[in-house]
Amino acid sequence: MAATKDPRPCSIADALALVGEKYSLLVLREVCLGNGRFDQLVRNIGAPRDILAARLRRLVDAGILTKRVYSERPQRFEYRATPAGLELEPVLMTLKEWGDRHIRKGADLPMAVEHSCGSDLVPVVTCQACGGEVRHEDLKAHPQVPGWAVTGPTAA
Amino acid sequence: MAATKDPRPCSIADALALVGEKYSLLVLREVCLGNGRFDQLVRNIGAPRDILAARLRRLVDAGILTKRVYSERPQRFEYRATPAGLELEPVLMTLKEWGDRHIRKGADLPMAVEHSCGSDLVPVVTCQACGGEVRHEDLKAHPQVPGWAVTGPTAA
DNA sequence: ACCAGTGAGTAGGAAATTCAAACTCACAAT
DNA sequence: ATTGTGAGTTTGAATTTCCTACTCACTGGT
Repeated sequence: MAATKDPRPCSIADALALVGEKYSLLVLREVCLGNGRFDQLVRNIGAPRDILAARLRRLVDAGILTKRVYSERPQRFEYRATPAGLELEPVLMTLKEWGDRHIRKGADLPMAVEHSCGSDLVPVVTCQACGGEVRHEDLKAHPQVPGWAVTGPTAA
Repeated sequence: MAATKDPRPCSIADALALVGEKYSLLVLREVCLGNGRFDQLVRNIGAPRDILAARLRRLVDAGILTKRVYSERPQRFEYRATPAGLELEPVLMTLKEWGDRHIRKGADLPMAVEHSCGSDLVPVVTCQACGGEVRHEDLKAHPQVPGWAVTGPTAA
């Protein structure tokens, strides 16, 4: 019997349980930028070393990063993103875009990302089927699990 | 003088500082689904009531949610997403897609989202300029702040 | 040989956060 | 008069985080 006080089953919650802890997505940011060494991560993220070590273990266990040796004698390591990790980069880019617009409000942006087409990347989340931009008003949720109805989209 | 041990200035970090705490994005999920009442949030998210109260205060202060009265006598409230909050929904959808693929591996998905075009939503992050899908290999980062070079994209 | 430096962590203890359960307060319904 | 509901707050224990220092293995300079 399922305990009646479990939270809603949800892939967003699942994803956040893996990568939603403090620093985890920043680790992925740095690794995607090519800064995969422990001391670089400590400096660039500002995380305590022990916490960072724990996050790295977790991300490697989850198959999001791999730890590879880049120097035997002295033994030195580097973390890299697996394909699953790289597929989180669009999430990071979308989050960056949101932060650029809503927190920094378009001024003094600390980082630009260039797309291979030559222009500055402005990520847009679209529907694979129709190509249209994904906007709240165009979405309707259908829970597949009994007992988890939604009351219907609303906005402020 | 800037302390030389600050972490990398970054809109991703800024965004996560606002919405990256445990439960915050799940609050937004529920609010976007139309479940904006305190006890609904407690049940659907599984968060402790005191923590939820703190997160709600923070999200309202940040301009991501608003608190509105839906009943005077007895006074009762409901949280709703502001436009800035709604613009985070694409991030949630992208995260959901990642979780569907990499954690639930496509089986027994607990929620489907229908796009207004009629098909099940599969969110794809694209470049606004060229319309192409955003993939790691096509991105090049350009830090705008001295001292924050990157070593160049790499993968496992 | 000796000393300083680097990379990748681990150890220890104080400080901050989270958690679960109980409690409050205002009102409504029976 | 008692029970119930929504929206929190309070309390004290359990868990995490944070900071500083330390280790270990090696390299490079003098």
